[in-house]
Amino acid sequence: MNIGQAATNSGLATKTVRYYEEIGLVKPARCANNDYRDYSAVDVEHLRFLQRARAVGFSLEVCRELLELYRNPERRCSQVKTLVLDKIQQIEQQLHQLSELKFTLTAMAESCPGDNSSDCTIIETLAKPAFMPFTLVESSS
Amino acid sequence: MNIGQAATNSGLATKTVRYYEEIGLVKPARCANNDYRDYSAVDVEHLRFLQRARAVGFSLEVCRELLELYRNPERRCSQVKTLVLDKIQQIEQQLHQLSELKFTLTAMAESCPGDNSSDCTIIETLAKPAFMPFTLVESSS
DNA sequence: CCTTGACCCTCCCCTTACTGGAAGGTCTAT
DNA sequence: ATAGACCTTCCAGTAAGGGGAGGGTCAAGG
Repeated sequence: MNIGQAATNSGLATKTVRYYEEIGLVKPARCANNDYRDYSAVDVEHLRFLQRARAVGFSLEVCRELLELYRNPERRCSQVKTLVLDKIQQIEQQLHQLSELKFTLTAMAESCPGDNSSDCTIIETLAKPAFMPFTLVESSS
Repeated sequence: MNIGQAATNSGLATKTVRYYEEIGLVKPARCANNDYRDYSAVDVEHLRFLQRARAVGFSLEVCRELLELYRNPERRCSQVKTLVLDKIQQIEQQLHQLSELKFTLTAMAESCPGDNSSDCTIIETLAKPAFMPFTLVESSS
């Protein structure tokens, strides 16, 4: 199967499929006469696996681990679950940080009339924290 | 003031301060004899402004706009507020997407025993969506 | 006067996960 | 034969800096 068809069948872009080969995730055979990539059904299965793992937010490094576990019949279920639980924890941290940012920004917006004058409490807040009527939460990402 | 002191006073890394000059945000004078950067008090004020704007999550492109509004006495408060409200909306979208990912991952983790066997519902879910006992939410970021 | 350590300079490569494009080869149909 | 849709490799770019090489400068101590 050519790369275009493999991409369509896995829900990825052809560029992405080539990239996954470049970083060693899914290595297709090559057609002897024209050097086109030739994807097997198993290759496409792996590509689809990667597409779904990415869709639920895993980084490519973790996707690589997941794919190795997928391929490995000796895997232990607990290894997989650990990766998922780690990801959940990471998402919870992000949710927490974003909530704090939203809180800060909302307080800024509410303190600001948003009219045609040049006096702006938002600008003042960003310029001089002494003017801050609330705690400015710093993102640690 | 040398760059190290300016960085300390603004809460940024020296690398970051040089980078902000490179992309045209804060352009210091140069010391004539040794070509060292020479930051004025106003420069440092602007750097600190950027540090705070970044800390509440604005991209550097928006930071650039905010800094221009900060410098411009003709600004209208409403222009600033618009940027903040846009950012809040963007954060709400991210929160929504992360919540969905968390929901999906949590469902995956709960369906998985996490034991020493190689049978893993998580892997199966990623491999074949027919096995999915829940809706797989795709991130559109 | 010399040296040492803390600064400073520019330049280049690295990160994540791709995307876009250029230049060129191949395949299929008309 | 040729047009259009494929395919190939390679290069450059994204956001926001970080790390480090190689080299110049400055201030203090011996």
